[in-house]
Amino acid sequence: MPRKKQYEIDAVIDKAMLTFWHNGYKSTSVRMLEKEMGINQFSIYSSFGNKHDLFIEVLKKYKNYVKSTFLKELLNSEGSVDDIRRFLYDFGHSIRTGKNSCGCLMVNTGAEIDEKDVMIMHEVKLYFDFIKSTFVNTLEKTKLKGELTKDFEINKSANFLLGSLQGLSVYAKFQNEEEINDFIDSIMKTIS
Amino acid sequence: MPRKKQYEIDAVIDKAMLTFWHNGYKSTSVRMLEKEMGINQFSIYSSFGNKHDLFIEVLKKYKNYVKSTFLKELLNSEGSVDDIRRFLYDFGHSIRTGKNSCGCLMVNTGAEIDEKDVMIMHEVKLYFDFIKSTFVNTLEKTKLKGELTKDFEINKSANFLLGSLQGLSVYAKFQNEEEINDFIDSIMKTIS
DNA sequence: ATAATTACTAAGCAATCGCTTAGTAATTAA
DNA sequence: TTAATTACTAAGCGATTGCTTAGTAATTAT
Repeated sequence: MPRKKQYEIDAVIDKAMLTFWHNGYKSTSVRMLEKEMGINQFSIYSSFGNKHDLFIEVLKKYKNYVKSTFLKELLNSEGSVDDIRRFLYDFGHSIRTGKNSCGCLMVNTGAEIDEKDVMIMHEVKLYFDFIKSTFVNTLEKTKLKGELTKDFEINKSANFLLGSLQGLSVYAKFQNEEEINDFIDSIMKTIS
Repeated sequence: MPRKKQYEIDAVIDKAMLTFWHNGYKSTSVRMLEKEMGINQFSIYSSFGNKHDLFIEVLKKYKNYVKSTFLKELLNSEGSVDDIRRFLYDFGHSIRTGKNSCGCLMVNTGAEIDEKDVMIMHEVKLYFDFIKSTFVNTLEKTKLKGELTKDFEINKSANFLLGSLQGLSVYAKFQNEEEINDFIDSIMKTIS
């Protein structure tokens, strides 16, 4: 009986992701979303509830986006220090040169949103936990391969890589190509 | 002939700094500033021009604030690795436990504001350049004292410390005390 | 005292915010 | 073909945004 939707949920969340990514949560108005998503405000509210709930969906989408792009090789890695280096390199330089050179949406959100907004902060924390666990898994495989010493502290190193990645998200916005490479070099020296 | 101001410029910028720091640039309304600064909107506009110009003043104020607090010992340091460690420790844990636990205003601003706003981005970049130069100066003194090897790369290390500090600003918002200590440990291992 | 200058208060401006509502178009089971 | 259900468009809601203006209070050289 019902009428069909004239848009695909997944596709419009993608558009919303880009809009929030470029402008931040607060600066993205529903009018902008309406324009960029290509659907009427009513459709936004009937499909996603409100701006806040849509943003939560966008954060989940971003996580999957990163998994299918920057993290893809690392998630399929058999474990090697060079795979980690390549991930940092791709991520860092995409911020400098990419068309979506607005840093990491999660880092930006963590900086923008008040900690009192527990829903958003929880989603950001989940993302960071996932990033850390990816580092842990990769380092464990790398250790098994014998690329790391037996006393190598995997958990501590994964925490360091997470913090460094967060730093890279900001650093790469302001520094040049050479400085980004130097930064990544310094990071990698600690795990080799 | 003129009537006296009923407030001190410096004091109300201080109040404005705290307000912007806690809420971010965009989320801070002039009504909030009016309330927190304790002066009428007219006085804000007559003394500072507009919200944007006031924020520029606030960023300059924040730089001086950091210089007179977290950076104080480092700026007076005779050069030692431990002074750098203490700075990172104070900074990181102030984010976790301090009453101003909203991270670094410059990192937050760099994440929030579009790069098209060159005025604000310039002020943020100036701050980061200053932080780096402080690391360079401290490392040079440390090297002269013989605490670092002769082939120690000061510029590269200062860049690394800057990026790590930016990472710490985000990392300390989401991780616990032990993880912050581990992160700082990992950072310091690269320069000792 | 008076005139000139600046700082104050409070009201209000147009524009935009997130969100809703009224009315119409499309789809399909009966 | 009809009735029921959902999706659409477009207008508009009250609240808030950055900022201004009109009118008054305070200060000081003359």
